[in-house]
Amino acid sequence: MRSRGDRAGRKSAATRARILDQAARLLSERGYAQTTLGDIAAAAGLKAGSLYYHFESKEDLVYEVFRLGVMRAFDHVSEAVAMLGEDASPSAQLRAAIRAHIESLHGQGYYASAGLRIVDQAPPVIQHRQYANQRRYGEYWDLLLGRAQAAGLIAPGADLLTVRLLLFGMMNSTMEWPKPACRSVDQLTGTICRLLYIG
Amino acid sequence: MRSRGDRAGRKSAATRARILDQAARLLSERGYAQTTLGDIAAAAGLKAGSLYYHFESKEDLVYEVFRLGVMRAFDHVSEAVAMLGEDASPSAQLRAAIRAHIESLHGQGYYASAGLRIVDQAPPVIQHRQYANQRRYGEYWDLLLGRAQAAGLIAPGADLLTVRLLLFGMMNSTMEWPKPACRSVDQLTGTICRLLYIG
DNA sequence: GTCTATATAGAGATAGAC
DNA sequence: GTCTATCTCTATATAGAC
Repeated sequence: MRSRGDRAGRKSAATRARILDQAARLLSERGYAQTTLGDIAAAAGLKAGSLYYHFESKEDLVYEVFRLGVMRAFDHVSEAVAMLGEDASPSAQLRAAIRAHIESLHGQGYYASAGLRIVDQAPPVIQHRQYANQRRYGEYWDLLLGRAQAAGLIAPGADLLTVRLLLFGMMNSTMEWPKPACRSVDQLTGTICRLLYIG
Repeated sequence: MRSRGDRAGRKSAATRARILDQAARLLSERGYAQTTLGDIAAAAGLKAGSLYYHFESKEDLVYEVFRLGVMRAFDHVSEAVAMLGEDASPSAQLRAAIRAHIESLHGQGYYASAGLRIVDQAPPVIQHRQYANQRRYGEYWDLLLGRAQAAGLIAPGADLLTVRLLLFGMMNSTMEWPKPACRSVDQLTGTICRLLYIG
């Protein structure tokens, strides 16, 4: 017996997931404005009108992709850091976080790429809701960066909020590079850490 | 006496410049899709239809903003570096270039910000034409980075194309930061150079 | 050179059949 | 749950008056 408003039938859930997957991919590849509901529906094997059974509006759908994007990146990064164990060095933790963040961007079914990179293309309403989600993720990074600075890996005078945003700008931009500049996650992680003298 | 197709009357040139200025500002502030020709025209004190006397299409107008954006950044940066004199150290040159690039983004009537940052929001046709313009600017940076690497400022093994794109991603992202994170050009330059151990 | 008016197209959203 | 058909709105672009 289903409660009122229960849409969690197996088929519905699977279709919803398929829609989100395709939306994440298209948003990441083409940007917000150039991804139409028709495109998303077609990629998911549906017609445009059918999306409205699963989502109230385009904004609603896109926001869900964005939200899942940060969540997945957060999970992936914090798990990678936790796996090092409690007594890992700040530099090992930071390196692991950088690698995991880049992995999230380049893998993970495009969610992280959409939710971290193209947020500024979306209508302001979505942006602000998403910024709240990103904030928690940012605070986690601030912890890592604080430890790194205390350990002397980052110049003592450096403003950590600025450092964090610069680091994000650097990592997130890797998704927008032209093909000739494509590098593996390993190579990107290595170059970033070398550039910052981490590890 | 005017040659055929001559549109260079004083009034026409001034209006065209006003349109471009406002377009650069709006594009930089709102992004490509959310900047309509109506918005641009209104900001320039015109009606939408009037833009077509000066430009063939929206793409045409936007491309001109993009093109001018890289050009101005290039001019500003290369001039700043040249002002240091021929025998300036690689680290002084790199620092001057970083500062000037950031100045171009945050000042310069928004052109550089539009032409460097929101290119990926525009239709593919414009993007590819703009990438060609950006390439020359990139080659100039590769010279600076090559000297810096030769001088030991950048790890010997680091891939310079990657380094350049990371640096650009970092600098360009400063335009997208939320208000609480706003920093002066001096502060941004300082933090970046400290992070990279330059100077 | 700029205006008004309008043609045209595309996208989000809704209604009702199945 | 999904489809077809349609409504509505908005934006680019054009035509012709002034």
